[in-house]
Amino acid sequence: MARYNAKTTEAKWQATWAERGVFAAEVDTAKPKYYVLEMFPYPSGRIHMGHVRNYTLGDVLTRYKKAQGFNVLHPMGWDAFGLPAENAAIERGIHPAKWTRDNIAAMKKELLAMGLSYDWRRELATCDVEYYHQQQRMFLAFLDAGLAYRRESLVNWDPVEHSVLANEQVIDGRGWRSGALVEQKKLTQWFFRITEFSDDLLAALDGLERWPERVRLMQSNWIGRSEGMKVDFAFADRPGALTVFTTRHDTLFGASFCAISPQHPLAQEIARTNPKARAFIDECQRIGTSEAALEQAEKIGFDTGIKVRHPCRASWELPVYIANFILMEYGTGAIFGCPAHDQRDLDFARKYGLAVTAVVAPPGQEADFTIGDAPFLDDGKLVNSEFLDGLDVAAAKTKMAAHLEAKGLGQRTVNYRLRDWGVSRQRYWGCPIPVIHCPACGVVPVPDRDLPVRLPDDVDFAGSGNPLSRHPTWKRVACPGCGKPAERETDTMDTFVDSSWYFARFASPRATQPLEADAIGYWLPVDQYIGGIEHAILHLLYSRFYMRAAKRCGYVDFTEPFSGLLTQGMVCHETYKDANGKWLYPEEVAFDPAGTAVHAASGAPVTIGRSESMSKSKKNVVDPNPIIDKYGADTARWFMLSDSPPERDLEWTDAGVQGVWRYVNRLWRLVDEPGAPVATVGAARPAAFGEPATALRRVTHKTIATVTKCMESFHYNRAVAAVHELSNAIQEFCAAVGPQATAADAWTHREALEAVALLVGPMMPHLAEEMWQQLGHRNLLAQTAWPKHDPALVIDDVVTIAVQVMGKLRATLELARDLPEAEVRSAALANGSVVKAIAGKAVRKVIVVPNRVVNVVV
RNA sequence: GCCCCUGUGGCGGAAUUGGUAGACGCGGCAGACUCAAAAUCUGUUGUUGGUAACAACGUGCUGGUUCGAGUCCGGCCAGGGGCACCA
Repeated sequence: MARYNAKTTEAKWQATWAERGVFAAEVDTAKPKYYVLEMFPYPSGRIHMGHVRNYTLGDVLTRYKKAQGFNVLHPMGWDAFGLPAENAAIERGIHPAKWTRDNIAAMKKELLAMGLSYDWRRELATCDVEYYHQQQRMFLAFLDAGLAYRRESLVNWDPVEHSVLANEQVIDGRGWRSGALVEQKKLTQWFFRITEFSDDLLAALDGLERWPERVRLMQSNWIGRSEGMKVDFAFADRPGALTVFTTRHDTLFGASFCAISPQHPLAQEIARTNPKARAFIDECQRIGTSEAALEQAEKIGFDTGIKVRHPCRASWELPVYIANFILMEYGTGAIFGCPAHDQRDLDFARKYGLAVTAVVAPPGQEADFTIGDAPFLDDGKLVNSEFLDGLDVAAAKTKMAAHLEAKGLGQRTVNYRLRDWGVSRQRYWGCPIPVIHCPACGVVPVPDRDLPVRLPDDVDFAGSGNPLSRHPTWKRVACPGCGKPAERETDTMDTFVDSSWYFARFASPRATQPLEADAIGYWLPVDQYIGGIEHAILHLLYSRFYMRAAKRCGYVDFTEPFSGLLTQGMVCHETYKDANGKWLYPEEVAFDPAGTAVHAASGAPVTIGRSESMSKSKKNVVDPNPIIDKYGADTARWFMLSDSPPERDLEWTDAGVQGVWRYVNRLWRLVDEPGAPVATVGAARPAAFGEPATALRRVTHKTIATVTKCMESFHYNRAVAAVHELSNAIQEFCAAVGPQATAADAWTHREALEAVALLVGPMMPHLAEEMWQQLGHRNLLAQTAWPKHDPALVIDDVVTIAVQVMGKLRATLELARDLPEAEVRSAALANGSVVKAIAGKAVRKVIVVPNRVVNVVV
């Protein structure tokens, strides 16, 4: 029996598609467009299972939409700037550019072997000078529009390496390489004014109907619009006031302290003269800059000795603490603490022996409500609050706000959690920020004629700090304004900037302006974007901002870059550790006959950890290449689609791939060695069909309907199941009709086989193409229209109705579709098992759900 | 810690969105073919009791709404993603 030869077949069709330019997309205003995009990869050197899953999903959609008659754009590129290239340079002495280019070449080869429907002519890498040249122009346009600006902010600073650390490079408060305690350092850095669009970014989420609800929710929470007040607490023994932001001004009479961020100007001022305060602030800064670290750290405070007066009772003085959990970036960097109605404030008050006064009480407990271990967070009636007593929370907020505003002590404010986007990176391998610092003229944009600002090739990674600023000559330039000696900006841009507009650049990847209007107008926005859920907030929000900024600068005329979003789950695998606690790759682990895991090389015992998303750091990665090499891309693709719905995490197991490979061969045999005659291509449709043929035709058309629906809703795993059922039905049909099949049987057989090939086409394109050819076609399946089902064959005239007694299934009835309710009812009540279950009790009620269920209530 | 999501047989999952829980596949078991193995084909496979018909139980735990809950609501538990310099 000839087995399907995946390797030669796949290479053959890949070459054919490429030669005929099947996936080359051009603007064609006569056809409806569809833009499919997967999140472009970071060129780490090898594709991993997450990529295989991501690109398979995009490829299925592309081929399906193409078969539906759309003009489909499906490009691919490389998110090529970033930290790992610099790490490679430091660790192995390879230039980041070479490392990146080599990785791109290797990964492209792997992608080509997957048979993906990309228009490779549009390939781009963000480290291409022609790409970052255009990005620099857009940066200057943003600068001109006031959307880019400089200010001071904190970075993680490694005092030994003299370099800025990414959050992931800070481990337990220490630099990952030097092990030195990380400090925080203030640097003047570039920001994009994303907060300019806070309201719009939030409001427009409602219109993103083809985005997952949870992503919209996460973004909404991230933007974090909250209505509250700025309230002034006058200093008791100095002029001025401390302005706090609160959303709970109703609880103002429960205030027992104020707290300010360690970065608050007041904290900084105190620290200049008070060494203890200085030490406390330094201690706080050791936690790092990440919000997660701050929130999880023990809540501690430092009593500054400064007192402020309560805005409603001037005689009431409250202490001011510096506290490690107050973020300078949020609100005013200062709060008032009301321990009775906030968990964090309560913890803090208990720790420092501060008063806990309940000012909101649950109904009925207004007289004697006290707080124990937990704050009271629900609505209730105000108590101990003078003019607010007796009001509910909402009414108290309104009254307090009016009171404070009338006295000039506060102001209603809308506050956002969203902060401006810091885009400066003190690194080499990124897009240079195209400005020049002149001692006389200040910040001067690089004139357009002098763009691009190219990265120098001759850089030294051996030293510490930013190689660009250490470069002996690169930054020394003449000021474009006055001609005197000046210095280039040596910060490069966050790589999120690169990925915030690449999807638009794909419309005209070689254009000499950033974005080309005609191409953008036709192709954008992206109709379906597909990528990991881990990008649900940052990348997607930055891209949404970037398009708004680009629109304001006249580059585009839309604001939302992605009309549809599919967030795929992670690909997971078991983790392995040796006796020393070191992570092991799956291929380093062997299983002995008893199923115990051992180190393949040494035989030493191995601990199996739980399954987690594949990551290099835990080494629980499976290389797709050996699988593609052995079984072919179609097998890997089908496995990715068949086992889990796209949005769910997928557990990679070696078992199963074998099964898919067997199924590939089974499908191939359906056409290569058919079990019954197959009519010739284009044979006339017979006038009548026999019993087995009608049954098969029903399955065929139901499968077409099901798979089509699944394709529209991304339920690819269900599409796979439906195709399985059709191929099972074909085998049963062949066994039933055998070699004596009639002409009508042969025609039906062909109809079913063609349906299988066409339906499988987007998922296993090489096998489908080969089947199509084997069935006698001379055109390409990749250029053939999607099949349509015959509605008459999809609806059964007999339905199975479940009969329950008190909700418990007692019988099923085969009845004619749409039988009158009375007849269904009497048929159900006449059934022996039903009678037995009723056991002579009086029937109180019979619920009949048409064509589905009867429930007898006794 | 905060925000979001997920939880169904030995395993991945399905269930027309409130109407027969376990489709389809993997794995297992039994059989056919074979000198043998692979491949292929057939049957079987939620758990418990029963030779069987059948019965009881069963969708993380717990409480509720309903004629009826995997699906809706409340409370918990476990796992995953994100937390602004990883991409």
